[in-house]
Amino acid sequence: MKKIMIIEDEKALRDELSVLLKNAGYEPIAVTNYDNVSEQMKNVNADLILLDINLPNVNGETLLQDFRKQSGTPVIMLTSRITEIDEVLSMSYGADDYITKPYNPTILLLRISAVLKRSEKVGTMQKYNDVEFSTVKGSLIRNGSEQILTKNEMIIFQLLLDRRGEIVTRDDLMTALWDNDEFVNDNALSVNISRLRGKLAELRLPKAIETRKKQGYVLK
Amino acid sequence: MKKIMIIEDEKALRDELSVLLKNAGYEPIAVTNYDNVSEQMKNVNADLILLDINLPNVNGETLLQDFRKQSGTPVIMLTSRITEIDEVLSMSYGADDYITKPYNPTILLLRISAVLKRSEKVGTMQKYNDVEFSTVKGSLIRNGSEQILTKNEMIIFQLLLDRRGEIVTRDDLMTALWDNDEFVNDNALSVNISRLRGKLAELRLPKAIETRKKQGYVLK
DNA sequence: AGTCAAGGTTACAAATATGAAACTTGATTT
DNA sequence: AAATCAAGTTTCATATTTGTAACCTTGACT
Repeated sequence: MKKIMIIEDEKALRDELSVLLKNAGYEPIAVTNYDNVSEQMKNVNADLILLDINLPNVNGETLLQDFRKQSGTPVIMLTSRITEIDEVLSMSYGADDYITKPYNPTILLLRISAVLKRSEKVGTMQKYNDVEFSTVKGSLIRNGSEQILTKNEMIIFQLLLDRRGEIVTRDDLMTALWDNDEFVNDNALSVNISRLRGKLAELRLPKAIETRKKQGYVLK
Repeated sequence: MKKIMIIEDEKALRDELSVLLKNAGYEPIAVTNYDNVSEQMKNVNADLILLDINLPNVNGETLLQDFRKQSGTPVIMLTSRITEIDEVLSMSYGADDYITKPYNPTILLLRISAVLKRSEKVGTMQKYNDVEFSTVKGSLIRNGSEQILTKNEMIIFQLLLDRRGEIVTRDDLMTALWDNDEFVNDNALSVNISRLRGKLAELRLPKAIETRKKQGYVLK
């Protein structure tokens, strides 16, 4: 269940948001004490933060910018006027989205789900079912066991993951792997696919990459 | 100048959008023939596409899903009713955002700039000033020249980039690079920093990583 | 100037990644 | 059934990556 932190001083709105989010299947966490908002933002470890831009005695800009130095958790700004949005963007607070009050509940929920969906694949950690794919560490992790991928294997897995469930042609993979000018044996791709499959098999996913003869490969 | 493709059958709206975008500093490209929209979307190579969900004789869902197989270019859906938005998302067309008609010009421009900004850092491509950092390809690119980074160099650069401008301790870097249990010579970090610096110097950024003695390193 | 600490650099050996080649498998065509 | 084709696998030589060890540089403090 995704935790969503609500930082909004107007009680009526705060409660309304809490109910709306709870009904939508989220776990709302409403902040009521603004003395140490900054600390709470860092400690709660929420999946998303709804932050009112106008809080009593708190500078929203400084707050978010400060928070951004420590965390990439997505933040949706709650703003009162359209003109305020201009400020948000021009000051490049680091907000991921913004919503103007009074907001339509449907729109709010849609924006939340859009931002959450986006944040899942941002950064260097991606997910393939219960497998973590870290392009920086260059590894796949499942149930604590880790398989180190080589550069080629990463390029292949990334492309297959980007188009998960779809057929990716051998040509597309070749293009992603090698520059057009450098000639490589067409079989080199088979070799690299084979090696990647071997590592997936070690993670008990021997059938993750399916061959579609004459068409390409599919990451199931 | 960013190219924005407009796919909207209502002429008045189309023209209005063109003018608005041109005034905002974009290069609008309006489509008027819908027989081969799909081809045009692929060929124009736009930075962003505004796509009306209801086109005559064209199924917006199929169109976008088909396009998504070939391109990651951001698409903003233009929808008439709020109920339509539900469809857009629930069918997971692959749209990056949506706007309901009639739309407020300010909001439209803000959404466009937000999506464009987002698309720049989406996926595995990150930016350090004018340097592209691709963790999948494992390289830094600047002015067309590319430096391939090794796994260790990527881990170091990623951590420094995440905390850009801040001091990152040698300990933090060591933790990111090696498991606690495996013993590595403390000097190995110096060696790896040195190698990374060498590659940055090749990109004419010899001073990118600054040493703070007794404290750590800073990516300027 | 001399010493020391904190990093930087270079050279090298061991480990790892990679493409090519040869061979295997399994499906489709003739 | 034989031939053909697409793709998988194994083995090998070459290239790259990596940690260590030895040595170098810089700047602070005597």
